[in-house]
Amino acid sequence: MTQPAAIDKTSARAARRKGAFVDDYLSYLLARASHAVYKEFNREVRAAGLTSLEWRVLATLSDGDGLTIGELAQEVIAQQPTLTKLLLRMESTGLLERRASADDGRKTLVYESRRGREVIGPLLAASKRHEAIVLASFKPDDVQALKKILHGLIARFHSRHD
Amino acid sequence: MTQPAAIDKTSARAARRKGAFVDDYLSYLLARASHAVYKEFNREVRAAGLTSLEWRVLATLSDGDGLTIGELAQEVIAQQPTLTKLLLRMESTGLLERRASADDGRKTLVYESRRGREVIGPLLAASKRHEAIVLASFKPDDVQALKKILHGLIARFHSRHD
DNA sequence: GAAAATTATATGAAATTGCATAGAATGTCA
DNA sequence: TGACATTCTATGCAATTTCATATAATTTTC
Repeated sequence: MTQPAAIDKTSARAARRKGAFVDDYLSYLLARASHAVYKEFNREVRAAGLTSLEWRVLATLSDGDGLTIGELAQEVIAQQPTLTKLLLRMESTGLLERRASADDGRKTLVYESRRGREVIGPLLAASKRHEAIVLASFKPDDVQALKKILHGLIARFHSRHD
Repeated sequence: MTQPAAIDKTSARAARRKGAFVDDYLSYLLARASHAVYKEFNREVRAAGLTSLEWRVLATLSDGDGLTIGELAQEVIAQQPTLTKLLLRMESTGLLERRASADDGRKTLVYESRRGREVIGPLLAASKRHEAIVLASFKPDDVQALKKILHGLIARFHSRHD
């Protein structure tokens, strides 16, 4: 018998689409799902003149400000020096305010600004609309189950080995 | 009645931990879950001398190589210029091979190298062990349900609006 | 089949990030 | 209290990423 015909240009992709490691590996799946969902909304973020990280910072502050830089870094999944520098830039463009903590002189607390609220307000509304659209195509039970498991994963691994 | 006492240093965090936008927003949850799970394994990636993106590239190639740069960029969630430059660096250190496509002169196809396989092999094994440990604390049904929903999210939003 | 449009990768310059570490404030312990 | 360890943020410099665009190959259109 002869060998199978030469590999054509599509077979590599076809082969790897099945039973592939990366398609079943949890943190990959989570990251890809996050990206797939976020990708659409990212356009609105960029249209508002923000980067993804700036959007996460302002969205986080909208849930309650006065966080330290370290707390904020954990929330938005960024490294501390990255965030320190971003926050200085954002302060300089008026997107937020930084104030020294009265309790602890080492801490810098981060607050919303007028302009930050004006920028983030419409985006938060848009993100809620977008989320509703995304979730509309899934059964509510599934969505609940999904979020519950995600919270479980986050809670279980969040504080370990920091 | 007097007003409540002055806001102390923990109340901001306490306040925002409940009913917060970012704690219920799907793409946030997914990203945080991904990061929470990956964070531990990242140590092994760094110990092997790879960055996260390099790990994703090599892991993806291990599922079948000969991908174009564009395909690979989608798989590893990176922008094309970022990946083009990373691949050049990785080629120069022998972690992979790049070859022009015979079919289409515009394409550069990316392949595993001997050294790449040697580096990624133990990491793939370690990642499987890590995943098993992570999933061990969840009911198999939940895990199945989770992965199914994630695949649904990815499939539904993957190719749209690229 | 030549011109125009599209697709795929590469590249230059500017901006951002990461790593290591410095600097400053607080906490600990004898 | 003084010395030492720890915590939190800032910073310098090298490396990487991004954005816009160039370059090259292919496909489409007329």
